Amino acid sequence: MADREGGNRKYWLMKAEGESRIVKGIDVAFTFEMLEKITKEGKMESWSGVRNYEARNMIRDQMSIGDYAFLYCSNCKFPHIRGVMEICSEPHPDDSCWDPNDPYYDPKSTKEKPRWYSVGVQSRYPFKRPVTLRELKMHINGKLSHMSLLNRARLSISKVNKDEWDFIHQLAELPEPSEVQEAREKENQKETKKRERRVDDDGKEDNKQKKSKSPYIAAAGDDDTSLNAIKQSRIKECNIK
DNA sequence: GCCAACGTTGGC
DNA sequence: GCCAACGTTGGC
Repeated sequence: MADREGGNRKYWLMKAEGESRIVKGIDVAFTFEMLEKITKEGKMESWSGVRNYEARNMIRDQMSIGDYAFLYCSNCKFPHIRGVMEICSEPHPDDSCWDPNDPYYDPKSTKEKPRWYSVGVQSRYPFKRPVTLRELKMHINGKLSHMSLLNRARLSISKVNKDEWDFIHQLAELPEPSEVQEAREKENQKETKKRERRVDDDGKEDNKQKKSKSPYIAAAGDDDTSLNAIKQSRIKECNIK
């Protein structure tokens, strides 16, 4: 792919749920680690399930191959940006809406008149450290005062301008602000206590709780088993060299 | 688990 | 095309 740095590359922020949530028997969580695995296998992820018109319009009318996007992790203890991915297919009708078993099935979208659109994505690089929403909000009166994520909290796809893009990269290179770090440690302690209490209640060790917890993502979804079980159907072969 | 914010639906 | 009712998102 031609390097589009400094050219007409556009920048985006795309939200995915970090914590397991079962819809119609399917876990809708999707993490950067899952995308890295898919990418390593030479495949791409179809970014399906966007069911909001404004977000749809951005995908359908503005996204193009070579654009970059932050993968934002929502619905978890510490919502955050974990890394960067690249748009690697042209926008196309989202085929998840024709499948009655899909969590995002929409009978009103037809093949003749598709209502929803999707693009293929691959991971490019993780941040040196995750940048939390809490940290981004510290700049709401400064460099990030126009950022859609902060002003239009419910939009699942949003544009990021080049200044914001660069600024957030700079944040990721610096140590995490102590304020944010402390808040996360406090949250972790709470979690640990909860777990201990559960063990006490059971009267014995609960082995099911041994899963290592990321401070950012409170639930599973990043191990092989769940990845295979959950995502196989949505992974597309990647035809990019 | 709660609930504020806000997007969508549908009656008129 | 207004707007009340309803449904969803997502941070906390």
